[in-house]
Amino acid sequence: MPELKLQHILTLAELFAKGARYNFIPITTSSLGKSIRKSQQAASKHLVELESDGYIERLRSGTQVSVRITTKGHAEMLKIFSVLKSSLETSPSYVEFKGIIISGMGEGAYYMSMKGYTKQFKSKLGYVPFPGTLNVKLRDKEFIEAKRLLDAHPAIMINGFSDGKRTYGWVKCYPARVNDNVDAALIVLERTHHDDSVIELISKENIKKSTKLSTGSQITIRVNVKPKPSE
Amino acid sequence: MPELKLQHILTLAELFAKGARYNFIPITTSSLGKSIRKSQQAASKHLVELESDGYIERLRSGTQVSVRITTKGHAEMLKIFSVLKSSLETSPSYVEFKGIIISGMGEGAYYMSMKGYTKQFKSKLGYVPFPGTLNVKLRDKEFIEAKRLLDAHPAIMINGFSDGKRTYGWVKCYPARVNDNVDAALIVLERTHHDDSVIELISKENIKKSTKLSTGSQITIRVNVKPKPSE
DNA sequence: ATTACTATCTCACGAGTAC
DNA sequence: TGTACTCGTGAGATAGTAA
Repeated sequence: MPELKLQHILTLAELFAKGARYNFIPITTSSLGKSIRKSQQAASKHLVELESDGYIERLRSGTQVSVRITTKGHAEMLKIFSVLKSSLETSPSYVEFKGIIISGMGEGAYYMSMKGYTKQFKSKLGYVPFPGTLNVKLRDKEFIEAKRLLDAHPAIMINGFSDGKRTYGWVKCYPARVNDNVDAALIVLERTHHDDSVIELISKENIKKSTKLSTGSQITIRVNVKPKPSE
Repeated sequence: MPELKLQHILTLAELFAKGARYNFIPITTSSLGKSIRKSQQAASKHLVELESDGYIERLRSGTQVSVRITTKGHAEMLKIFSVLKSSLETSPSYVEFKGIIISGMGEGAYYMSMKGYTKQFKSKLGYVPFPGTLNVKLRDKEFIEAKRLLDAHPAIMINGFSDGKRTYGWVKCYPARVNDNVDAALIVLERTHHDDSVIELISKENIKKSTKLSTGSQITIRVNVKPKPSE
């Protein structure tokens, strides 16, 4: 744990940015105050405290004051930096769903087996899914919430089509992994007959068979998301 | 500039470390309090504030509370991270000396030209220095202070020797660059006849000639130091 | 112009506690 | 067990000002 006071982080960072690591850099407390968006008095206090804590050294030449960061100050910044770095890096980049299988593989087979869909599955997913979809009832609110997150992330888009009699809606596919074992795709249908608490999966394989699971079994689905969501 | 309150940084980092970026992670305020070395009440308040500022989302399932970091929260952490990163990276890794030339190249020539030294210069520096040393009177206290910094950094060591009559002290060499132009070495002598405010330089070339400077001229010397001083 | 003291204010924190 | 309120304390900020 860093012992550097949190309030001093930006001040020290500013001194680093000004090049004060190995050389004494002349600085005024009012300019420093502006940089850290605090008052001149606050900047002055920060310097006094940073010095008495051994994070910086100060040198006065008449009216001029120069500041240099000590090895201890540098080490402390690196410590905080690495704490943040590892927090951000450790962060897994997938959305997880947990629930129970609520249906056999038969339902949805009709729609998903239509040529208008299968042609696109073949070219965009690389395979024609096993006939039918696997429906999973999500266990908790948090997993229902997680579905919203997917909207913000890129999906493989299967376009809707018409066969002359009626139209069929689009299907969004999110490549996923079932029980850390079987590759599949979580699908979001433009027109679904399920409520929010159910997700549907397709796969090249028969998921129930591959995972040796049956209706009522606990199941975990992971959908990878981009590690860089914005910036 | 980050708008996230500094006090919340470690709390958010802890949530990241717990994997709360894309999934709701169950957490108690008392365990969170321990992690950030604050009280349960403080942790609770942090969560309330982080939520109302839009950095996290919370979900209650009865007694259980789960937390997820929002895109805004992630972006804010990345912002702070990059501020620290660039401060640390921008930091130049050299020690700078400024002063004026106070002597010709003749002095010191006798000692530095002795075979006991020149042989080592040749093998350890790669050249036999131009006869004599260039003496520079440092302009300010800060540069005299900077000499102390060098002690903590690795030098090329030229060992002392004896010619039977007397002994000659060691010489520490720090590769340096004069006026961003001429390669040289700042030397620290075991036995010097100069006071603290003077540094001595040797070079393959005649520095005054190469830099077209003379006694009284302003001169800048840079000595590179390792970018990673500790950890 | 500086730095940094004193006084004052705000708000972050922890204690106690309701739910 | 939990969370999160109120309240008292003190750290950290600013304003005013001395040197």
